[in-house]
Amino acid sequence: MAQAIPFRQASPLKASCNQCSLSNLCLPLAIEENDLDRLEDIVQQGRIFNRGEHIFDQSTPYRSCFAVKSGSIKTSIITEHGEEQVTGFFMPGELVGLDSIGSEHYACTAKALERTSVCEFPIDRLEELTGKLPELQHHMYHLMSQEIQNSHQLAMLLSKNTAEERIAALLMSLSSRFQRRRMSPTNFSLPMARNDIANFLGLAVETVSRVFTRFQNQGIIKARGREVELLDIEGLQMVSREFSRQ
Amino acid sequence: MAQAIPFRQASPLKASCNQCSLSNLCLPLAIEENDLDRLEDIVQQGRIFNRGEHIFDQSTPYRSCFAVKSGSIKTSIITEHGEEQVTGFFMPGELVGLDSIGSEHYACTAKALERTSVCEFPIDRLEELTGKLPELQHHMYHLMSQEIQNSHQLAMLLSKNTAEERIAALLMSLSSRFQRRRMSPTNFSLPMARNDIANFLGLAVETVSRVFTRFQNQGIIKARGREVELLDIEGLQMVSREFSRQ
DNA sequence: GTATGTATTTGACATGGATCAAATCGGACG
DNA sequence: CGTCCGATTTGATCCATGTCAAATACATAC
Repeated sequence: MAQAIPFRQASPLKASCNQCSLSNLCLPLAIEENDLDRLEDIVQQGRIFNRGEHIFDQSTPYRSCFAVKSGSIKTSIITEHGEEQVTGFFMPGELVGLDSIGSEHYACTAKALERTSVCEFPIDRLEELTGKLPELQHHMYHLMSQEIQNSHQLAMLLSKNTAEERIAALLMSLSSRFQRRRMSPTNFSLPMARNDIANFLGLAVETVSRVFTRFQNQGIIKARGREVELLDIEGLQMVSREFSRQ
Repeated sequence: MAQAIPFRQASPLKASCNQCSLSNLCLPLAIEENDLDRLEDIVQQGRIFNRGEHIFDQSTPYRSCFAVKSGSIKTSIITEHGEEQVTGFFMPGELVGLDSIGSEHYACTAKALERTSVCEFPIDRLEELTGKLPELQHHMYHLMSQEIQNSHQLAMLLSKNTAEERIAALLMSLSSRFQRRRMSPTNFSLPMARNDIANFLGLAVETVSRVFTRFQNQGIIKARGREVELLDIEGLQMVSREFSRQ
């Protein structure tokens, strides 16, 4: 009764990285065809999360990192005082939880922004495997490096750029990430609320809203709600200066 | 200014991690006594850099990461437009260059803040070794995780905290790092200029200067030039709320 | 010691974005 | 189809911090 919802799901016991459409983005990227089943051996087909559900939070004992399979995730740090800092948005093929390896608990909270499915990689088994597959180990190092770089770019954005520059940069980043996933780079729907954007970029919601309308008046974008169309990529590029995510 | 840490230099050809006073902070931390020579086999006793010299910059092909042996290092990103964002300060036992693994070139520029000596770990040999020593691999993952966390904390600081909070947080962070190195947590000399502090914390130099004098007037610290004495750690703690590095 | 350049401090003033307040939109649900 | 509640937008005002300017302290070389 409770599980009447039809959902195209692979075998619940074992994921098939071979078949996965994200194999050119996700961990399989670093693995030779014939070693792929060793990754499949350790990956667990994760649950499906509804919008707003937590994949984990800062009180969860650290056990795994997660690859987004579909949907999207936001991560944030929440202080004892209840303040939140959004630290990232994750799209299909991206790995969540790299900031917590070796810690007792997760260093952040991960929340599904929409209906989202994930693959789970138990960290002890993953470490074991990376010890055996040098290319996979190298890829993990590389991913974590990039995570550090991204975060430095964010720090830079927060400390040196105006509200307009920050928002333009975020839009450009999303655009290129959509493109890499074979979706339109100019026409997409934001997975996150204005509030999350504001928090991520260190701005007030009102400011985000104002900048969106300003961009719209200037003919750089068209936005109604979360639907966004980038009309003038050049112009955005110009405004944003730079900000990369992968 | 007196060098805080006395030089004790091993044979120039081969480093002796065994003898190193930092072995409880640096990579040897993760290695069993009898595997230590395998680390010694790959580590290169690095040059000694004078204040202001570059260990590497963003045009240097990526080859190694570096452990600070004595002195201190600042890392920063420099954009095409010449803007600089200081991304971190590194003290003895800490590893520099983790943000670049898998990249063609270093992702940042590293500069000696004072007379500084380093140990160099060629990345290909280090990866090889971590493939054989699971604890070392785990430690590398952990270090990189922490680097991500630090950077997220910095982003948080930059986007949510006032100038006073940021500076108090930095002072607290330095204090605890000095303490871990068996130096006074209340009485130390800042390795970096006001300018670097300002840049790191996303503030104007003038603001940093003003906050220092304000803290001094409130009796929280005593500062003349780079010499700092923390008079009221409780008070600082109160102001800073939180910020951790390691 | 003196000179020179750089780092730091201090003061006066301007401003981008926060905050407060309120209107409007939009979506979930009975 | 209307109700309700959160999300978004818009407007008015304020303030922390940036910017500009100038004085002072400090370090290094001669």
